[in-house]
Amino acid sequence: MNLPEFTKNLLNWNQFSNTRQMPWKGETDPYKIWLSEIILQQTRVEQGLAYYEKFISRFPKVQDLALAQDAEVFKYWEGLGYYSRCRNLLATARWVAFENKGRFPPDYEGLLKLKGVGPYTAAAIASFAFAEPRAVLDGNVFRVLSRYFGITTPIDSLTGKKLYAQLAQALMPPDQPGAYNQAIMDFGAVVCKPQAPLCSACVQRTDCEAYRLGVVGDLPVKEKSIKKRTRYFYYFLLKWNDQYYVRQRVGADIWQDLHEWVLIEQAEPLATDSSIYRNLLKKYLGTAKLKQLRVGEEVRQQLSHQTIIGRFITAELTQPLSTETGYQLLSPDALAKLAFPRFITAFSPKP
DNA sequence: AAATCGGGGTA
DNA sequence: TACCCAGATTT
Repeated sequence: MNLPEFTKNLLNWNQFSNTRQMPWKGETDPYKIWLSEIILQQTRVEQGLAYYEKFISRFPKVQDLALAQDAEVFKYWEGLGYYSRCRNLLATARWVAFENKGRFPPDYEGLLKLKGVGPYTAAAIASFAFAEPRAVLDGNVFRVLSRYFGITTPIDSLTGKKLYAQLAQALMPPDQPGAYNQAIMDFGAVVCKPQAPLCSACVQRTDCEAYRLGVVGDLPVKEKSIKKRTRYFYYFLLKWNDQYYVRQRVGADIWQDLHEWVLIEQAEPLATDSSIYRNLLKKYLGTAKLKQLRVGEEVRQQLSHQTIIGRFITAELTQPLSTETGYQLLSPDALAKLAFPRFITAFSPKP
């Protein structure tokens, strides 16, 4: 077999030195592979692992997931982030179970049509479950190839994506696509890491262009940088009749489909004075009054594109709010079944 | 082609 | 703080 030197060394490393173990490794059930891949999108294995175990335990087959209520599945996803993945997960599970006889599409092109499944995930499922020779292109692969071949074309440019896709495909051994895809991602995660890569112990060292030139830390190249904005979220945990006001977030914004307390967003930060918050709430209250209002400390959370700064304010109402507010009253037991963003689960007083 | 979608780990 | 992580979708 006439494989590239890179591929031979990679497979050799995989066979004799790769000790990385994960529950989905070697799995051929497309459901389990699909579930693991969706969970792991832009998510570290260590972070996604517990979620995968929980999901497989509660939803062993795609039918179990398809039959579940949205709220329960979102509760399982709570805290993992990128919640559109959960919405798409449900849509795909139901399509597979109810409209495709419980079968996942058996090839790359068919998999690509599934909601939440893009080029990476389709290639991963196709190669792992169906042994289709489709090279995966994830953050690990970009990094490994960029360094080994000394490629400075930005990985987030269109020409870069084409270049890397062609290269990755050319390096893949046609008879063992799954092992190759798994190996290059493991190699990127364990040896050719973003920071402090293990170059001195790397079996590809002698052929690595970035190592030869001493530019390992400069690769891969990205052209776009993200800019952040700061938002100020003031959450009111309003109690009436031993119940609390809550709503589900809708629209094109963070935390879509998750739940939250009465929210008043501000363009600027607010001080601690309780009068400020009484005034803010006035338009929601009608004739109702606030009792035992408490203003919490300022808290903050960093997201990829936003910094959320805010406070949690608790109060009891003397009357219920108008039904036109869009918020509904729920008991603590009912609230416990709903998914909330981390900002709330981490900082909010318990209802 | 660019902008967004979370949350956590690391230097 | 900035970058990264088994990316995908929308505009």
